[in-house]
Amino acid sequence: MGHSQSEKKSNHERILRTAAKRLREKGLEAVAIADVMKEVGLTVGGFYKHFDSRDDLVVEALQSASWQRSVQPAEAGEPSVRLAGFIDEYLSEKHRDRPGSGCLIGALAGDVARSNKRIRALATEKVRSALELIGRLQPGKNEELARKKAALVFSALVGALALSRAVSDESLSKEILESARELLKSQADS
Amino acid sequence: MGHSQSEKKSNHERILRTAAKRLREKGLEAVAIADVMKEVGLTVGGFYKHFDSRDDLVVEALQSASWQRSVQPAEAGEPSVRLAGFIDEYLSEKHRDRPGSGCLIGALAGDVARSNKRIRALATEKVRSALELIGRLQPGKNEELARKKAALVFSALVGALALSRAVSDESLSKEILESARELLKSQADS
DNA sequence: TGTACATCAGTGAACGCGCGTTCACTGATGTAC
DNA sequence: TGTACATCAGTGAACGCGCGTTCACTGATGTAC
Repeated sequence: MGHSQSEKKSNHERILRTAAKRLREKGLEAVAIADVMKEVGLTVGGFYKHFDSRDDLVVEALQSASWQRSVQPAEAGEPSVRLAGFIDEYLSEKHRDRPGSGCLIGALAGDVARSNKRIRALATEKVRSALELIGRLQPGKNEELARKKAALVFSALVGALALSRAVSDESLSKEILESARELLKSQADS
Repeated sequence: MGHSQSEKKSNHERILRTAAKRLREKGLEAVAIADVMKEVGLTVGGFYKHFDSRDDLVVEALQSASWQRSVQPAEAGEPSVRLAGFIDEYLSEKHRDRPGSGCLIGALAGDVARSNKRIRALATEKVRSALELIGRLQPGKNEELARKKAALVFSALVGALALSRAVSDESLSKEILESARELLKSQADS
């Protein structure tokens, strides 16, 4: 049971990563400290050498996780093409089926609405950066319209993802993803 | 402590209504039986004369609640006008601030995704009827496009509502609602 | 370079609390006579 | 219409379990000499 400084740092990061994944999968309330520590290969007690409370873990885990994770637009190319690619990735079955490595906001927006100020403030910044990112992918136009479109696009992405995950009928789930994908992309051009 | 049949029936319904409201406000996991019973004016023990388990309460409460509740389109008028009115209501600040009397899916989509089969099956039907209702409000066009548009519109409604509730900055919250409202309505015409 | 010692990451049992569920009990309802 | 009695909605204490947090302890790390 060593405790070298580098080992502590690495454990800290592993706890954060594991928690961030589990939070996205199970929600902000349903993740137990003992489970996270076990998955990391440690035991409960040690947790408090890293964090003062469960709440701190949640906040740090959310902070450390980018809102997009595996889902993000390509870095080069025409904006409208990059936006289309982003939409395709966001509304893919893979993203739907892997919340643990997916969009933070998409997985937790509902939970965040019922959370405390710290978490909501944190989520607010994540939403802001999402909107800015999508706004930058809006082809030309005036900035105001780009902002509005970004809000609509992100809303539709988050909503379609949530609905596709909530619904238990696979074909309805796919239909929602496909419809949103297709119409969002066709609107992105205009 | 009487127990007339009519009293039992009325208590049963009050438990359901109270639970349905609290579930929308606090999520599927965070509602305690004792609290619901207290709000109804009864005590814990009596709960099990009405339901076999907490799970049954949740299922019955969700079943008994319509997905729209206070948010629903007018019953007469031009379809496109009714759709615009529905969008305005759904994305109103009032709806945002009163999840307890608002859209079931909008409040619980995230939770449902992590729930058991019974609840997901139930939510699936609610989503289906929402899509059908919105589809019927799509002006003419072919049926396939109406279905697709309905999926996009409902996704955007659910997503924008969730984001506006999650964000703690009032102006950003309003911006999301307004942007989605404006662009969704302008699209509804085309 | 080697040795003694303080530090502190990690352990795992124990505690307290909230909550779902159970249970013996109460007393009004409503039925049988 | 009145009376005895069975039913059962509702009571509230108690139980069990999960989980966040605490605590005394361990032993490798890393520092002081």
